[in-house]
Amino acid sequence: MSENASRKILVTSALPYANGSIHLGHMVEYVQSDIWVRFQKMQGHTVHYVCADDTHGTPIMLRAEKEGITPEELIGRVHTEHYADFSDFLIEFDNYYSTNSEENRELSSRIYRELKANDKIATRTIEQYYDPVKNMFLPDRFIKGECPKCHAKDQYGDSCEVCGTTYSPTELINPYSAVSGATPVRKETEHYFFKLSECEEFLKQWTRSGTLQAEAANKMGEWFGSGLSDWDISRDAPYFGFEIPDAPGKYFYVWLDAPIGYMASFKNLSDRIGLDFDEYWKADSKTELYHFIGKDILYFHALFWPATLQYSGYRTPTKVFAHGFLTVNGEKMSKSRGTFITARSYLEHVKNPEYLRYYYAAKLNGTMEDIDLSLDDFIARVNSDLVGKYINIASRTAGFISKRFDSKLAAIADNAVINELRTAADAIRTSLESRDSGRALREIMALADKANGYVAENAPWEMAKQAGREDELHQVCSASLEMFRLLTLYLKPVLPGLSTAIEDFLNINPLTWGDIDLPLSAGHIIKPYQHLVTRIDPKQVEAMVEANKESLQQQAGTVSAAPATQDASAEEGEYISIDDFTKVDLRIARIANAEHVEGAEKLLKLTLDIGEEKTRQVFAGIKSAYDPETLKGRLTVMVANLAPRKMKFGLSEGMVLAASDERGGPFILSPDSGAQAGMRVK
RNA sequence: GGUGAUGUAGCUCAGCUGGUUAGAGCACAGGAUUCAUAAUCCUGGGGUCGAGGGUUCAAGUCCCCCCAUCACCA
Repeated sequence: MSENASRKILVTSALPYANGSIHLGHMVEYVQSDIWVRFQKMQGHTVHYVCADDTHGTPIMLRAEKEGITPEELIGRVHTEHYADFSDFLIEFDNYYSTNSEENRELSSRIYRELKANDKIATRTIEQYYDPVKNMFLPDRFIKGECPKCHAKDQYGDSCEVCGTTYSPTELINPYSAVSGATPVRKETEHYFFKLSECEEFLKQWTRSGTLQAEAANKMGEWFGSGLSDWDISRDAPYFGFEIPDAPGKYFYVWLDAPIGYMASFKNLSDRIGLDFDEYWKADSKTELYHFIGKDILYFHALFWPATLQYSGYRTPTKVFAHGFLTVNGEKMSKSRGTFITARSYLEHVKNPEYLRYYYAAKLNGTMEDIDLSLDDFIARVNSDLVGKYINIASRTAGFISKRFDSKLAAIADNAVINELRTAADAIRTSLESRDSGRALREIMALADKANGYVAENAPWEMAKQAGREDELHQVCSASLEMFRLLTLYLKPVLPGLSTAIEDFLNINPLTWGDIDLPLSAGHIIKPYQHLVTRIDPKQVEAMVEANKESLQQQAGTVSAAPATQDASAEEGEYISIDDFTKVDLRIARIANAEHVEGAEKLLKLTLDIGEEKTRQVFAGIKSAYDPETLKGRLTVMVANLAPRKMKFGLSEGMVLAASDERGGPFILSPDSGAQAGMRVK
């Protein structure tokens, strides 16, 4: 693979099913692919990253029916939720679409017609269980009964959860429909098949051509060994999906149109921003196509999907990247243990998505092995690596630059540690390219250790005390910040939000890989250092686990109730009107100065700039939590129209907002980057 | 049951085609330091590399068997 030529790359993540919430298991894949996409974009390649909700099938249809809404309403609601979850985890799709779209209907039909024209479609009459009450054929998962082997009751139609045996639903003893409870009857129906058995030679060649990981290719060997059967691609009405052309009452099986959803999402994107769809999908395309998937759906992506593409005249994937499953604390995610954690619940409790992105990145290595989210290890690792090592480098040196050198950097002399950081770029890039982010982060953290060692060895705090060593101090701190810049560049695909904040702090343009050789220059002015990352409090993680236990109990207790999410605290009818709220004049304030107040136990005296001619003097009870020096230059939020109050130490002209309760505090507020002193908060 | 994978310090994991006394981070102990939200630096304790057998001058690394865990079986 050429390193320098600009590549055109299309990346997909598996389409989440529109039947449930995104959980931390899903996030492994999206984090992995997002990191890879961001990394490729930093290399200067043209990358399009698309995804969509997978919206068809019997489960969706029945779920909507149960909720008394149309399938379209259900998938619309879920789409909004899914997209919000991904956005909040900083997953940057170029398009997040739906398989229930016109583009997908057209592409699915076209592909089907091509397959048919190539004599790859057959019809066959099969016998299936039918629910005589609901008047529908039943998928295996919707038939229950007694396991033919161990005689456990109420097992699904495909396998027994008690003894693990797999069987066909017709083997169940006393089967019943999970939909109506009726005893299903066997009924004949005509189904459409994709003649996969005729694709064996092509698939053997394709799977051996470097498109799969070694482990995945081994897996394929098993499947070839037992011979390929034709693939049943039709389902009978009623079914939520696309009707098969010229086959009334027959619908495409959801797994036929789901991967075509990758194309449909890209089609929608190309129409919107003017890309050449065919350039990416024609049979002899020179562009690259990568699918990130979980190992559970390897079968679909390594057999059905390439065969479908090949025999309908499209290009096949360049590579399929499969990852393993997520365990939590070494075990399968469990609702009763509270380790079945939704993405939303993580965001509500732990808040910062980049902690999880970092941890997953540290664990992922590009293979199909399962990865474990050990919650204790998660806390320890994030706190130690991100806060203790990495951020600490800026935290311990930036202050000198702003206090002693007017925020200006020195010309950075030749420096062995910086050279080492720069030399490591190739190794890190190789690791990231091969999705071995675990290796990349080990390399990066080893470099962070070196940077901290450099600071310790040079002891800038000693230099600061000695007259005549200003140049050395300036040099050491400037060099340290250059090390910090390089580390930030390497970490940027993993920590995009933090990197942006650091780019702002360092006052530099968005970092790309090419910036490795463009160091911070002499006289460059940095902004005041503010805390960039806080530690994870183990209590946040505990609360998250507890909350996921609780939500299960709520669900189990009641029969149906309202949507399980938004209940909580709205019951106390004490509302205020919008007018009441706007009476409070909240403003962004820059802390121009902060100092101790002699004789005051709790107060700090703040001088606040809110864009008016005169600054405000405010006494804030935050002495216990903040060193005045660290507050200077920070932005926060103040109540500007609070009646001035005469206090023992002087007049207080407003108040600063801070959060606290028995869990800690006070924590003053910080606006997002971009806010300016004086802006109204509303 | 079949197939594939995994099993290395208390925890989470590296160890390429076999080669000197088996590594890292966290945790723990001692020391240093105080610039940094107790962070950082140095030193140290701790592993019969799942069990057993074999090949080899030499095996965590290859082979066999067993045990445990996980996944897949359309």
